[in-house]
Amino acid sequence: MTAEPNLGLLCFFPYRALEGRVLAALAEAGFDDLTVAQGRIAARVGESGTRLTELAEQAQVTKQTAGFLVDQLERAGYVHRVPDPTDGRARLVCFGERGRAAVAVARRVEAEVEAEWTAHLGEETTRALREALTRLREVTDPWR
Amino acid sequence: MTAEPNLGLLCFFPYRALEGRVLAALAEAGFDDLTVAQGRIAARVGESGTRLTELAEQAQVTKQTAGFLVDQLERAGYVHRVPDPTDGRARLVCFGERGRAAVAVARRVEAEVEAEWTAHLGEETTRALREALTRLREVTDPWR
DNA sequence: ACAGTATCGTCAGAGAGGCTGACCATCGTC
DNA sequence: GACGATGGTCAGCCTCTCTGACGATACTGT
Repeated sequence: MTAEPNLGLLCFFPYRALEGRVLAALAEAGFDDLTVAQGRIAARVGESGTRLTELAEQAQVTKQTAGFLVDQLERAGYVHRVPDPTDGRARLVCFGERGRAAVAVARRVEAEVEAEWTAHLGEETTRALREALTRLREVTDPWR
Repeated sequence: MTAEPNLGLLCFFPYRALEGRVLAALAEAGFDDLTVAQGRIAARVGESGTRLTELAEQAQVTKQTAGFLVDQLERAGYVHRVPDPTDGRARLVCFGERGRAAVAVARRVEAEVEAEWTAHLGEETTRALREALTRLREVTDPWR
């Protein structure tokens, strides 16, 4: 462990750093009731709404857990559920006003952090990093 | 979210994939009582022993949580605590027989996965990826 | 030497996150 | 229309993680 870290662990540091920065910024912006787990679910809600099952699969938790977290997000006013017009069983989790506002903050911080990283690594290296990670996703992300 | 993922999220996929693979392999090799949280602590135990506080800081949990997890690792026979000869307050968490065996399995799987990734990306890209991530660590890892 | 402070670790209590199993409603298909 | 598959919920349980308080040892300055 103290030797040279493997690629997976090396990937972990930036991820954790970004997540921490985003969550801290959200808290500072008044969205201080968001937890890490809620954020991981919320981050996967699409503009046109997303099914609970899909959220669960992408976040790699059971649908029960996802439902539990969406309940909280709903109670806190970030999202709401609407019936899926194409499937009577399903409901779509959609962002509300507050959710959209939080997403805007998150997006801004993500861009900030990425700019810092680019400043540290240089334009070209960052581009290559993104390219490599995107290709690596093909074999590490079961979701597309 | 469904647009182009940010660098942090792109980093997440390989990390999660590796962690899952290692944990699955450990379970298959008979170390099926290891949990993710325990693994994250154990992964930070050095050959010559590591203090609880240090484990907690690196894993970014409180020392109470780290202590809780080390208790379990100790009960399961992976690690044991020895007094720190240089500090009467401290104790060092060290690997035992079983812990070392599990580490060996983990190392093997890490190498396997990295080989797969290298096969997918190519030697040169992988080398550049590691280089970029290592430099990125300088600004994203509070621990060296 | 000793008073004060910092650090290492533990105990106790509480809450959040996550799982398995069981279940109902609806969809899609034969 | 019967039946397996899918979307989601309810209930119960366990693990993880935190805050707060505390004892013990180390370090620092006078």
